[in-house]
Amino acid sequence: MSGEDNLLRLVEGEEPDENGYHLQDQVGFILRKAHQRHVAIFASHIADLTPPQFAALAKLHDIGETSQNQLGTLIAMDAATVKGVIDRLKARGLVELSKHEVDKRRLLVNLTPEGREAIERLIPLARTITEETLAPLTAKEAATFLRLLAKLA
Amino acid sequence: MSGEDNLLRLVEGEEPDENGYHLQDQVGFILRKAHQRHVAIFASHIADLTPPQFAALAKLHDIGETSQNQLGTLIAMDAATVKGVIDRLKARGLVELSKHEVDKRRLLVNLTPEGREAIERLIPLARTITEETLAPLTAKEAATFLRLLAKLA
DNA sequence: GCAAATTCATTCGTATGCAAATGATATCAA
DNA sequence: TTGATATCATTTGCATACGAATGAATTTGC
Repeated sequence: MSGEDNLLRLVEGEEPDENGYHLQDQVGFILRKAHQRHVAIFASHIADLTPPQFAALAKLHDIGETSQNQLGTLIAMDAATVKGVIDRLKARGLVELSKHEVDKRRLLVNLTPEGREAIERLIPLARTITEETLAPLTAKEAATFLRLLAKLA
Repeated sequence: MSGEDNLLRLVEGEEPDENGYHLQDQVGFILRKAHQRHVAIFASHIADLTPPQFAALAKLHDIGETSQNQLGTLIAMDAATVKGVIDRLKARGLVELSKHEVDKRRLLVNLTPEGREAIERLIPLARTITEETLAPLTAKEAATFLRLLAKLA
């Protein structure tokens, strides 16, 4: 691979190196950027909660009290990650913890009244965030995208 | 009430029945899961490098020596993040740093011979990773998905 | 009924990822 | 020229994210 070849290709307007590896075309790299953009949009609408924290509250609102471990499974977080998220929500008074009466291994998590108020107030904003994230696509494209994305996830 | 119906309503901007908010239908949540899956696939093929580290090496291989800041822009990392990534690559002898002769603010980053050997050895694996990540989709679906994902990122 | 395997939670270590503040240098504009 | 701005890099603090190790409790298999 000589610089002379690259110069020639440049002058002739050809693609440099057909076998070249282009990071910006790789699904992983674009996926990472799309996720970054979504997180930024999320933060611009909901400043006092992160997406994982929101996910935990939303899921608790949906299903009610559950164990920390089960919650982690439902929101796709491993045990170490979910513990940190729940710890921070607990410190802010949005969730409360209790011990499972029968299975002493389990730590039950539930919304506090403040947590319930917060998530119900924020859900409309979450719909806005979804809309803004998908805004570069037409409605039809968005439907296609979500269908294919779900197949990948 | 199927998830598909909810997806359709979301895309069309209609309200789903009740106040039902389904986390698992939100683009941000699925995006996060798809990204997680990709990172896991990456790690199963390339154990000794993270995707951000790989991105830094691949971009340096593509464009040659550049400033730390410019590299960060090209691989979508802020200054604080790229510094950590480069520090770790430097500690492993895969990149080397030097000062810009004219602009004394800039820190130039370049591949070492070891870094070049590493990235050239790993690029074929990266193609495999991309294939495996997209495996749940047909070739046509994958092309559509990448086109729409790029519009979002 | 009991040993092995599994599950749940915690802790530690490492690695992104980003906001905000800081210092050094470079560029712009009056 | 110089004062205001902008850029580059670093540092600190906080929040995911996950592998690996550990301990406690439960379930399984025989």
